[in-house]
Amino acid sequence: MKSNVAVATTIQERKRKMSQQIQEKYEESHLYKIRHSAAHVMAQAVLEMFPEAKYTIGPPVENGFYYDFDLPRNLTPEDLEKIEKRMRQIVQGKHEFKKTVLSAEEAKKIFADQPYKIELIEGLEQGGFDEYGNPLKEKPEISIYQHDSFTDLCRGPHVESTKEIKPDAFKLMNVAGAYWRGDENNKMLQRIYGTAWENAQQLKDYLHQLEEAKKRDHRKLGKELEIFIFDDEVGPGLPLWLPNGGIIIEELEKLAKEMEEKAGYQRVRTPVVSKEDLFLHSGHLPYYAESMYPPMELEGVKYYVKPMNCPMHHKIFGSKLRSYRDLPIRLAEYGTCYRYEKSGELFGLMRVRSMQMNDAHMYVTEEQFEQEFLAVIDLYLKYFDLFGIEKYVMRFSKHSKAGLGKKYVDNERLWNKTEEMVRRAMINGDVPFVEVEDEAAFYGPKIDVQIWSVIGREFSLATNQVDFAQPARFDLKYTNKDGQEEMPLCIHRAPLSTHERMVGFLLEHYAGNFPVWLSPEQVRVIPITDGQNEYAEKITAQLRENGIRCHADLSAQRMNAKIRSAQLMKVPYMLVVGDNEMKAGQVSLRARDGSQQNNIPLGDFIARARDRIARRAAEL
RNA sequence: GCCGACGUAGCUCAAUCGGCAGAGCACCCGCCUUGUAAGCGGGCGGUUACGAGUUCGAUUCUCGUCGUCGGCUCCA
Repeated sequence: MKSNVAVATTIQERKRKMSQQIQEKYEESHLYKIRHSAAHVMAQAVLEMFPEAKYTIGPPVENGFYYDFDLPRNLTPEDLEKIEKRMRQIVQGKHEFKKTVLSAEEAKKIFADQPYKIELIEGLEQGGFDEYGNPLKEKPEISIYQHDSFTDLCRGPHVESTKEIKPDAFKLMNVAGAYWRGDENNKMLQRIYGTAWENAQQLKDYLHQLEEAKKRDHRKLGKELEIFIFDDEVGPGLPLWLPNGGIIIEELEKLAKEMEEKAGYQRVRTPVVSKEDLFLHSGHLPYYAESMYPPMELEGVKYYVKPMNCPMHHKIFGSKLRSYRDLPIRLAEYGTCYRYEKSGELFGLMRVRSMQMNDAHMYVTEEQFEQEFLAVIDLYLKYFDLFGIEKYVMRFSKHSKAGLGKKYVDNERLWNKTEEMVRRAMINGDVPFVEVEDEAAFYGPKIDVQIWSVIGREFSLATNQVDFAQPARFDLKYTNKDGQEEMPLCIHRAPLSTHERMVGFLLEHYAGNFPVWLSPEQVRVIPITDGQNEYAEKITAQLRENGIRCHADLSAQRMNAKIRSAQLMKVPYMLVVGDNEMKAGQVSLRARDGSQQNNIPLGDFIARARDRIARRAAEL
């Protein structure tokens, strides 16, 4: 504990580097002011269109801004065009932004017919809450900003005048529903999203970047590369893995098994359904029922499809007497789980209803916890290194006091204790992380690894969770040195996420250009004329003999067309064989990146491919 | 689940004002024997997501259901 203070400082510095600094820098930037000001201009245009509109909040966000309105009717795409047009007129008026600090009373007078603003003012007045409803430490000053005919409750900052918002450097993107204060029990407002930049070129670049991102969207690539499909009759969120997807999954499992075997895991297998009793016992039903498929009833007994593997693994741990000498016990399973995610939450492979988790549960003594927890983090980092994943944030998800007994098991002492254990482990391991309230699992705190899909949506990829609740509920125990019974802690972990989310993420991460070891088809042999078909088949057989996934393209197409189709399927190696190659027992290699190496002995190519596959190398 | 948009051949997309549903690719059949991203010709392919309604007539207009997408909420 004594050295933690020094380490914590380092961590804090790194943390700030990772996110806070970026955040603070953005908030002070000119771009931030432009976006914030553009939001005000948009609100003015909307209020001119709907004088009876109630306006709420309109902050800058990454790449732009939004503003939420309570309007008499739904906005149409045509409305957006009109609003955008009016905004261009307004900004060209070169109106100054003027700040005025005033009392709550004065502010309430100004916004007398704006109930949302009144609510915001009251929040500020009580020193309690900011515009998102989050608690504030200090009582903030109340200020308004005015430009042209528009006045908004706002703490700023803004640009000097609307002339800094270039009429050709912003664009309204879309309308979406959003709950007031983000609470689904509140009224749904209409949110207009816009993007704004310093100049027209930046806007153009951003829009181009969006187009590019669409090309590597895993839903598009998954279809093009024949990885997976969804079928209406099978159901939403239930992917069907095509042969190519099946291969990727097999490779990921092979990787996981290798790594886990080295790390001392044991593999188990458990059923997909179980009696209701198990989930009552585990505590899932009181806390998690909403996300579970409803039960099926047979001969008077209710059965549930499992949303998680943990209760089954706990049963295995509890199936015999355990000694402290046996711990840690690490039970691993690529378990198939089903969760009834709400229809609007589904998102390609990234958010599905059937999933195969890279799951494991380790049962540890309190003394073993830190080392074991860090060993898991270390495993993550090994995987990320292998995949070249660099953009992620480790998020330490904690409970909230208000959620105790509702979202979280009601034992504040253990929450605080285990959260401190996680924090200490991360600090001692010198792993950078950010802390977030009210994001924990119902049974304990966790470290989530946050990543972003190519269109910018945030997901938890891997997860490393502490569970102090279920071991108690299942009465799990081991015998310690003194012959007394003690309860182990449980660590849930899924460094390779689920197959679904992992493959979805990797598709986007690699833009479909999987490294050789993950590529469904590693080699395509392309005979130039049908005179080399037999040779092509011979080569194919030989490659397969060497454990290389390979097909020969014997279609009646031109070589150029064959190359094109292999290229479109992002096959890493194309072996072009004509008469010359056939006579010499050679191949001409064209790699996916367009590079060429002509007339190389087949054995040389096999050695190269085998090397890349064995090392799971990134390079071709 | 909520707000909004969308749903045409296996895929990508057309179809003017409500007037016989079309193209490219893919697939099948031929011809061509070819050197690093599409050779040529022909053929097959549709209850316009599904179900109602309005109309002489609906891919087109209205309503409902299902699904997808953009967000919100929620999450591996």
